[in-house]
Amino acid sequence: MTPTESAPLTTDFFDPDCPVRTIPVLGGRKWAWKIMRCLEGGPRRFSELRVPLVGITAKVLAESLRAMESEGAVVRTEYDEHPPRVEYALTPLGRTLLGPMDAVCAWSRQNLAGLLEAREAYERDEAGRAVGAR
Amino acid sequence: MTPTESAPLTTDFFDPDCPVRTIPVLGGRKWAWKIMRCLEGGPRRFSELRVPLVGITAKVLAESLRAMESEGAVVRTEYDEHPPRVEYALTPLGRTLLGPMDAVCAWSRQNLAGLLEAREAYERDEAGRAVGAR
DNA sequence: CTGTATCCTGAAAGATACTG
DNA sequence: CAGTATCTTTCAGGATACAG
Repeated sequence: MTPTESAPLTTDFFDPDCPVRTIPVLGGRKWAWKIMRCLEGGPRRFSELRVPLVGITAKVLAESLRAMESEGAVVRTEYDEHPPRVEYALTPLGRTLLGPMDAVCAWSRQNLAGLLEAREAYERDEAGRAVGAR
Repeated sequence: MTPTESAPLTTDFFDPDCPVRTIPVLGGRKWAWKIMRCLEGGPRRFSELRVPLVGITAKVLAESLRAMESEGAVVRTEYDEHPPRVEYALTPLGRTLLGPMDAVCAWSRQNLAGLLEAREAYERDEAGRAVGAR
């Protein structure tokens, strides 16, 4: 129910009109995976997040958190204190994403050696090709 | 074993010196998820891939395939024919990535309604805030 | 058919300075 | 503390033309 519009409700990634154009929450955002990981253990303050996220700027962190909030994966709670305190946490929805993420992360960890080897082999072949083409 | 260098061999995504800077194969590439899906059923020719990948240009497809090849997820096979024929296929390594991908895709599919709802709610609140701030 | 070679655009990210 | 405001950079992606 709640038929607001004729929303197709598809996740067919091959449909150019898919309402979720790329992978939700994680797609097209460099820091999203790491931010999810940082919130895994419980609510964190803005400045707490900046510590493990080495190199992120306040601007990018704020933008990322807002985007993830808009997708329902993160909730922002502002406390009326001085100095101000704001906490970010995973929503129940966001938390359900941790499992699928783990699958990909585990794969990366387990196959890192193979990935590095592939890269080396590829670069070796590239060099060989370049020499052969002389 | 095989101590080629002092390679840290870590997939700690919080390490800025991690040899695999973003999520391997899938990270930072708009079409990688879809390309993986297109190769799932077996080897495909370049022009075959362009059909389901609506909107991709030859340049971007070639770049993506080369990158995924360099990471060992895809193998390129060139047949010496006229007109030329080239086939792309998943490597055994690439194939092991399909499972983890499925987990994320299933999550997207199952939570699409919640994601759309969250987005609507977020935009409603934004509008409310804008009015309230008048 | 399977690309490459250019050139261009746009969106995300980064640097820096400043504010409630 | 928790951001916002600008400006600049970067680079994946796109358009078009051409080549083996």
